[in-house]
Amino acid sequence: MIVEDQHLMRLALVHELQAAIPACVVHAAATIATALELIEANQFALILIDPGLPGYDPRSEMDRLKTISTVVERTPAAIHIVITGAESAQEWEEVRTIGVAGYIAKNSLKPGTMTAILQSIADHGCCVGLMHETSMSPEVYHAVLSPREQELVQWMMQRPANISRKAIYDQLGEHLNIDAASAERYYKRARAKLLKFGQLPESL
Amino acid sequence: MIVEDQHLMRLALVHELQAAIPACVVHAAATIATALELIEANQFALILIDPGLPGYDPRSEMDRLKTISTVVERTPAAIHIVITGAESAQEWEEVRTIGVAGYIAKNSLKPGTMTAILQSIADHGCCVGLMHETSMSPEVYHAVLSPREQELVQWMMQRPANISRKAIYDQLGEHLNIDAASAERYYKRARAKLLKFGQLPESL
DNA sequence: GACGAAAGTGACGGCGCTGTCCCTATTTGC
DNA sequence: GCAAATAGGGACAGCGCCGTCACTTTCGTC
Repeated sequence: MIVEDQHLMRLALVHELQAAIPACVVHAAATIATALELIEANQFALILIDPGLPGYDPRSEMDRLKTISTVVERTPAAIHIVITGAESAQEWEEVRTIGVAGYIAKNSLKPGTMTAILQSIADHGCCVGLMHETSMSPEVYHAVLSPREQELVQWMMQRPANISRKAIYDQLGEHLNIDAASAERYYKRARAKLLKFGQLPESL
Repeated sequence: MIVEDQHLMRLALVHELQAAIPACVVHAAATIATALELIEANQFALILIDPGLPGYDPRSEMDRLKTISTVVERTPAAIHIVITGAESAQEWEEVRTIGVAGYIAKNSLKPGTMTAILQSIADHGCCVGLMHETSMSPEVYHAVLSPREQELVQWMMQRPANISRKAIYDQLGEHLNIDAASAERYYKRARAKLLKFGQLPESL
């Protein structure tokens, strides 16, 4: 079950969870009230919860903890992971004592990370992901490109000047489990598309 | 350009924007520093910005406004929309005076809403979306279903007892621009899949 | 008993994304 | 100059999703 008030984030969490756990059933609630309804009707194995729900003051540590403990108390059989936009090491210590297994900052939650989180909980019993201040490089998204093409372009734009494109193709081939030649083909198709639509960045 | 620190939300916003504006190019930044880099290198027509960035205190109204005004001042040609997780009517009044056209709560931002937001700004010059306390009904997502099938199941589960399924098929056909008969087949295929995987909810 | 609503099954063409294979110019570097 | 890297194009099969069409059976109700 996922308890998260922001529609888009809830959707994203559903997808992350489905990507991490094949053939699973995910229930989602936007409010505590809805979550409690679901808890009474179902047995959940895993619960993601964001303590910043409407109706409660997200600045109040008490409200946040109450939200979490309310859910945790009623689902003793489930594994609980807190997904928060305003994380603090202290809060993690507190929720840990009431039985929460994971504490993840929304900041540090990237696409595909869910698998690692669940694995970590399975191995060590808990998982913490506080904020990464990694000063991300800028991202560019072109609507005319398919996801694969988009990914190829992203990689290629980050290529240091002294590395040959061929080397990138090899890296990508290994990373995506495809032929380096196919990676080359993708990049070329992507480039052709961008050229066609006049969206070609200078960094080519 | 999108300025948003949470990876998943940033991704979701990119998709929303691409869905609303065909064949567009979207740049995304996770920090103010990255955003300012992008501003110096590009001319943007539309900027979505979340004031709750790392390095600033999201509780401090001053930090939030500074984040916004920093970006707005340097991009006078762009339309600015604030996307915030902690909205307040007062903050909207303040950012409005410095030239922000839209103020949308993450709470009220649903998949597909971006088109309406942009349309509203085009028509009236501004758009406000504060929190909807609509006490959403619970959602269920089955990984084995395709998006269409998922949607059909969702609709069917919300069916009041006194409405025939046939009526739902008609509604759906109209809503999705497909044959009511096709909607029927989708539902049946979805049901067959759930049955096969033992994931059939009682509400069938 | 007849009729319609609902359930269950099978099949088809179209489309886009993916991954592969092949062929040809042009440029770059040694 | 020659070889490797780069740029550009065309074609193909596989797969999943989408939308459509057709057929059978069961159930409830009038």
